[in-house]
Amino acid sequence: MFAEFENYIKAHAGVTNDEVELFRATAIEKSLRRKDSLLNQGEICRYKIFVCKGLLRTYRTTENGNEHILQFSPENSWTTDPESYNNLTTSVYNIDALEPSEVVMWTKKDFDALFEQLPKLKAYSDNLIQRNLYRTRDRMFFNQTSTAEEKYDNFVKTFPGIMARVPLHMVASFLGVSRETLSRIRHTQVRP
Amino acid sequence: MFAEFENYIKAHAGVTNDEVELFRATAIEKSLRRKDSLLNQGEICRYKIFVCKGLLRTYRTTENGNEHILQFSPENSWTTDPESYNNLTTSVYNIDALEPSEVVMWTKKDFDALFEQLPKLKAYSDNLIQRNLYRTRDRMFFNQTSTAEEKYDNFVKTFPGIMARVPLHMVASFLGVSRETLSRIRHTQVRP
DNA sequence: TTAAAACGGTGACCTATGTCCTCGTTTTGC
DNA sequence: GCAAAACGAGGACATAGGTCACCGTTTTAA
Repeated sequence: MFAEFENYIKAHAGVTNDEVELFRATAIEKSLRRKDSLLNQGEICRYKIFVCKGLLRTYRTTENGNEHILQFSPENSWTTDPESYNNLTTSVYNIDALEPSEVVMWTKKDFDALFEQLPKLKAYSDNLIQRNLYRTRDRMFFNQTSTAEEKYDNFVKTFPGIMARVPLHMVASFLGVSRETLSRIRHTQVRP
Repeated sequence: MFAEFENYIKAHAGVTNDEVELFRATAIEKSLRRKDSLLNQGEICRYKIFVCKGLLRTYRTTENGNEHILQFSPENSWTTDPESYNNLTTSVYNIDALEPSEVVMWTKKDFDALFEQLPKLKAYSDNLIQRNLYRTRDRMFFNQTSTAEEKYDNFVKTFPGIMARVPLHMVASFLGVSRETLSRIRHTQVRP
């Protein structure tokens, strides 16, 4: 499963064959079954996680036990709780697998060492974080100014394919609308 | 007005007296009257802005002309449109002054040069960006899971003092609630 | 100093969306 | 292969919060 990561990091961060070995040296590979968890609220998020295959989700629960999904992480994407990971604080998030998945992950100590050795990796990472911030802001604006239907349409456009891979109520949870509303919207659209 | 910045940067990023001069060399100081603008949508955001005094806001308009405030920037805080600033793309945001204000600002070219010369500045900046991301995520979660009243209470707690400095409809716009709803909430609370 | 604009409050009404429930179908895990 | 769980659809109903309209007060700018 390291192979997928290798392709990714060479293509995106300009890492050479030799340099890939540095990643391999400290990588932890892990296979997950559906519902297997990588992080539970209250724990410290010890790893930076790259998804080689499958699909993870990050969610958070309200006091009354409602789950809200903040992020889907399909193959070729990263996930972690940056706050917990960076500061070794306990996390309020949960990360688990929605499909059988394969991940590669590193501890902060090991990944920081990679940053030291590979400045271009640090630059690439900074870039990802920045982009993440833009998108999160955008999403917030969109959430505040759109109807449930616009949110749904936008989701389908922005994350093509995810819709087909996860149950409806999870998309609802991601968008912050009720399952029922989403179900109705979708059926109104069958024949517009 | 550079004095306020000097205090701030020494205290927060561990910059020495000598190093402060590097900042001064390329800083652009500017006084703003109420309603003066630093960025209009469609323009490129050329500056990283530090607010020495006063209060700025960042807002965005929907297609039907509705204004949504994304951020208040009081004294001792930074603002810019990072996306536009970093990539020289046109911005969808507007930044203007809600009070007579004083700012110090740098072009990307000049500020990047500071990063080169002062690694600790880069580290501090990375930190701010990370924190910004945590908080934006948090705010999004909160927005999705809270009632208008909870949003208002949270705002008052999170941004003490801002409430007293801006008109009600701007807080409403920040929270994504109508002015009327906020007005009612607030009056219900006079005698709880 | 004064006219115009901005602001906050409030009533009346409307509607998008949430909540609760039931039912048939599909998926899953043993 | 089968029992149990998860899922999607849809009806009935409730409601938070939006929209519109009006008014008196305060602030602003010329």
